[in-house]
Amino acid sequence: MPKTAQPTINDVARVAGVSKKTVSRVLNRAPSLTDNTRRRVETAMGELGYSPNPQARALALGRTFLIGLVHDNPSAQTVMNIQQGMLEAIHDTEFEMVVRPVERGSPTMLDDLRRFFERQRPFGVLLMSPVSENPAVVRLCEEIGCRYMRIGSVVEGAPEHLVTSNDREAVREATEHLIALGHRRIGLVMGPSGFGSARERQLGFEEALRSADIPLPPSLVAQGNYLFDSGVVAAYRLLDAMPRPTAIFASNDEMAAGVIHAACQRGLDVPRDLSVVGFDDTAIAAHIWPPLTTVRRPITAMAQAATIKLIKSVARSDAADVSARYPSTLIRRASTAAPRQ
Amino acid sequence: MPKTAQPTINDVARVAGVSKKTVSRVLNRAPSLTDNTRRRVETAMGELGYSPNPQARALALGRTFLIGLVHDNPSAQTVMNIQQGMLEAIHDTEFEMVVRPVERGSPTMLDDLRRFFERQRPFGVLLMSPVSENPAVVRLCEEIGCRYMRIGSVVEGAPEHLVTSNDREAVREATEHLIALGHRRIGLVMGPSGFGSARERQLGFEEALRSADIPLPPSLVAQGNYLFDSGVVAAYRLLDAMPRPTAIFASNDEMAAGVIHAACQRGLDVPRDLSVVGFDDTAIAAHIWPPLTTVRRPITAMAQAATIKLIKSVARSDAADVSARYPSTLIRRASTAAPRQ
DNA sequence: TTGTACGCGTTATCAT
DNA sequence: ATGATAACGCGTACAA
Repeated sequence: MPKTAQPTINDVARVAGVSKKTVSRVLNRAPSLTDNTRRRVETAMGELGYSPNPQARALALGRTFLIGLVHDNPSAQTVMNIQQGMLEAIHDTEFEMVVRPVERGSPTMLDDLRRFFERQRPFGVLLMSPVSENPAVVRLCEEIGCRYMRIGSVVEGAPEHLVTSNDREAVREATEHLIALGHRRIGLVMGPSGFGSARERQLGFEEALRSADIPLPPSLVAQGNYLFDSGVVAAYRLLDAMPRPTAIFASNDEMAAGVIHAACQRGLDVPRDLSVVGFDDTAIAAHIWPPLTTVRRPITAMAQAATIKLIKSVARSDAADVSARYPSTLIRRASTAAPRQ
Repeated sequence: MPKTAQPTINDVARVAGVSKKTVSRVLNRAPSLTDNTRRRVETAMGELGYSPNPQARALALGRTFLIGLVHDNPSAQTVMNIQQGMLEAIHDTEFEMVVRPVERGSPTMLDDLRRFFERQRPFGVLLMSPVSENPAVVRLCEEIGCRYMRIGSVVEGAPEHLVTSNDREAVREATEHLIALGHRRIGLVMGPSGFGSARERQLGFEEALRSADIPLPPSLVAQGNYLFDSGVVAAYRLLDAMPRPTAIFASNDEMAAGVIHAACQRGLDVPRDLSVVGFDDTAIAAHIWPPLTTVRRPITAMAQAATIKLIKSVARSDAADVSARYPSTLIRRASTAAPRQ
């Protein structure tokens, strides 16, 4: 049974000829240490291939080295991008990522989260929109004393816990792109009510129209829920408007795919008969036909930055630049063109 | 500071008037216990709202309550489906899911995994294809003594560690669907060489053609790597064949989306000029235009079953039925039709 | 600057 | 069937 017995802190102490507390100090970068001692200990650690036992540290410290991803985001691709950013940040560290999906609107959601915090005692959590916009969840983190970072589209709340994108400006720019192409009847598929991102994108859309003195009758606004099917339904409604819109902005890519889907089923050609713009630049955007003009949000970079800040917040608190907003950019593909005369 | 101090096993022991070892026995369902004692302890646990500290258990047991998902799968949607299945399985348990992506072909992959095992000491891992088909990884699990379950398309290796789908039969059926529609020139976009799933799907395709006495010239076979772009490139090659194929089977949905993409760019109408069949029934399949005929693999259910078996394997070893194969089904959508005369 | 002794919450050993 | 006591590996007062 070569049950690879890992060396412990005691082995290192013995080999280095010091006490285990000294080894502990080296591990935790305590200031008061002779360079000589530190070297001896580090050499011993190298020889033995020592790495500290996270479980023992967790027990002693009262918290684990788990970073939780708390989300109720409906977009699979967005979740994967966030996970990728987190994993890049914790690569080669002692931290691990655990995923905690929560059910939006569930009455037990807060209790579930509280149990997660109390039992797992995670090092910290990333709160992803839309749950990141729930004040009760933020309060829970504060009360429990769990580090947290919020990722969202709305600048609201303590900036040191916030990483945001500038959805409003980005959507305004995207809408201006449609206006510049010559569109005047532009429909909007909104995100679900109560989502800060949905509101921000709606505001950006409306701002662009207002600046160009373009009216927005109710018949050109439809409600969606960020899922494909809701985009289909919304598009049918918008395409029934008389006169028909020549362009539609959908508040995320999945719904935009639904809009294209509905247009195709109506026998309309995208972009000749209808231009479509989405938001997120998820994988589907480049893969559908025609390729979707959309807004790319640097969500992976945002998640990575938020995770790094979470980890660093214990070591040093100089990672203030992380809270800068992350700009989105318009990706122009084939789903937008000038309207037919 | 109401820093919710969790009750410990000592509190329970005191309230119940027993020793903490007895409480431990109740927790671990030890056989030798009076019903009376058990009830007393359980009552005390209920009163105090006690739940055992996973970190302390981890330290004492030498392993954590983390279930690792080890994967190098290129499809985001497939990964999400697996995660969902795992999360359903560990819902309301003491287990947590941690995600470990590994880089295929990386020379450090095995070392990285070994470090993960030695440091985190996970309760067990789910090995997802294609990494689940890597014998070295399986050997590592055995050597380290880490529980594991493999999810894949190939029946190979110890069945008690295996959950598989029947890709070969499913693809044969899908190809027969094309043949029944009247297609005789059918192209194949293969998955990456070395993937068991790619081989199984290729074999199913070839079996169907052979049974129908349909030839498969090399010009109708192209290599892909399961990613969208490779589907585009492969389709260009296949569509250059003279005479042109009237149908193409792509070994997964992402590449099938690439095939449709390429066909659209060539000005071909799907399915009038070209029928396309994919595999996986990922989210993109129903969202692209035209909706993709594809094979649905019950991947979420497979992941859930594998996780349950992983957890149960410690309690009882009667979960043998889990290793049954999970049948895939053909989902007929609008991307397939009879060939034009 | 470094070492000693103890605590973290649980499981395991060996009694009784 | 149950209990006293010692691990598990690390952090931290406090002393030296």
